[in-house]
Amino acid sequence: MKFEPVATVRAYERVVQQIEEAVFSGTLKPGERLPSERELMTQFAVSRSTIREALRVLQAADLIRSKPGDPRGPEVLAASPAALHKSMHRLTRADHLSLAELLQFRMALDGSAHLLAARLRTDEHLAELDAALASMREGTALGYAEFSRADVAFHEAIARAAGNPLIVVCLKVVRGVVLEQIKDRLSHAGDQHALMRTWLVHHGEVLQAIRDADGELASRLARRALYDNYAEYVPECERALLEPLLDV
Amino acid sequence: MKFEPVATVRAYERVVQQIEEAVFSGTLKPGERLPSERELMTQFAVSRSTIREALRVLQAADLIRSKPGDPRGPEVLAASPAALHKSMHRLTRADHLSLAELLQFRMALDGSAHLLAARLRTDEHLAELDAALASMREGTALGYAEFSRADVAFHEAIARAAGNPLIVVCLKVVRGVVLEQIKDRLSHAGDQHALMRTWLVHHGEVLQAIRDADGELASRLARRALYDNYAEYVPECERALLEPLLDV
DNA sequence: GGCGGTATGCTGGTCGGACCAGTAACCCAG
DNA sequence: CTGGGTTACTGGTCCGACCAGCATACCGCC
Repeated sequence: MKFEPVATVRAYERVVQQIEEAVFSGTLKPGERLPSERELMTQFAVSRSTIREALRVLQAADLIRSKPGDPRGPEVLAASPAALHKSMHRLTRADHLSLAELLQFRMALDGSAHLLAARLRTDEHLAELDAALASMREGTALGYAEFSRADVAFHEAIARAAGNPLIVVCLKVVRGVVLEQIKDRLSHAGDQHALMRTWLVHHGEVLQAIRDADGELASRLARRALYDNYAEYVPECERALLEPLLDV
Repeated sequence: MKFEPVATVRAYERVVQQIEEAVFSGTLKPGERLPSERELMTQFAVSRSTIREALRVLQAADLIRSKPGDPRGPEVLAASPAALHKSMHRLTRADHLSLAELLQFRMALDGSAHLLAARLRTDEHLAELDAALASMREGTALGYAEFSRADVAFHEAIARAAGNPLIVVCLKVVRGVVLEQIKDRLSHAGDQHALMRTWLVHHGEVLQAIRDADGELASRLARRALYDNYAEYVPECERALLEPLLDV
């Protein structure tokens, strides 16, 4: 004879579970609408507060979205990495990671991304990368903000060419956190024009390596560029964390 | 003259942001307690419903935990990858993340982890790895569950030796998600004893490479092992995603 | 004086009702 | 047939209430 441990589960959690299950099983497709809160409260036989807490949780998980005044009710959203992005962002901020650790992670993952991109890229990917590089070239004249936006687009295009949404999300998040950490020190960076030119040259080389399907070269260039650009912000004693990733 | 777009932000969201910020900035440390809901509602000057919705969101993000009846108030939790695991799990269920992509990510990151571990490992790390390998050897007799636990410990020790908590967390989460996806197909896997022996030999080789500080060998062995063990569960058309990571 | 059980004041969980600003669909006048 | 106003209903917020559970402090018993 064995007894099961009793789990006291909150009312709102059971509401979450049922709606969650309906979304995952496909009973509720993206774009469809949930009944209104007042309708849900009769279906689930709980109060509106309970329903609302459940909807808040689902909303925080990016499963639904509700707009005040919309008579059609809360909308079921398509699965997106937005929730992944959020929890990853929280984790990196809460863990008090050092800049060296963040860069180490970026070098490791970005290196692999370039390698994969060079091997797996299609003509569409190459076109996308060409376009991104072109808009970076234009951005040089339009100022650093515009240039930086195009730069991000280039990096994301590479991660996408690698064919892995997980890599895209992770790199995007970590890049954001790195920029947050050094943005106050970044602005004084001497000659922005020279900087932009340097990056432009580097990105051109990377793109050529990817076009040639030379994954190892693209990977090495990418890691080297990350190191060259950010190592100055890393305390010397921590640079040892990064160097093993250079000479591969 | 330029106007800013007005963002109508919900009251509960601002509560979330403030508490979140306090946790991230370290003002609120793990283990500490938040004021009670009734206290918070006077501090934020909003109603209890609003406070409760905010707390629900924070709870869903694994930042706090509240127990009914506890006079000390909601507890601030240590950063944990639980939320990350949850959202990744959701993405795989929604079919936005295939097994091939998960494995690709693991191969990329685990490869780098082994490389770093070989270069950066201290004697303590080696001792820890020796211990983990020993307990795997014992686990062989105790059945698959015990063996598997020791195996996980070995992998985590390597990620730790690489010196990057972000790598540790990401690999842990992805490993968990992968196991969830194939666990139903895993149990029929023929001769478990032979399987365990194979793994044991492989882990021994990896450990030796790390001891010899041969990062490239350790990395190659790790990626190869992942591929050999899991590729059978990946549809053939998707295996092309993994192969570029083998021959580096 | 020591100790166990109880009383108390708090906690979070849930409920019901109320009001408001906003939306989308409907209807009617042009 | 179109355009603008009406209306019914939405989600967001507030309030007040009750319950069960937890810690602590108190109190009466031994």
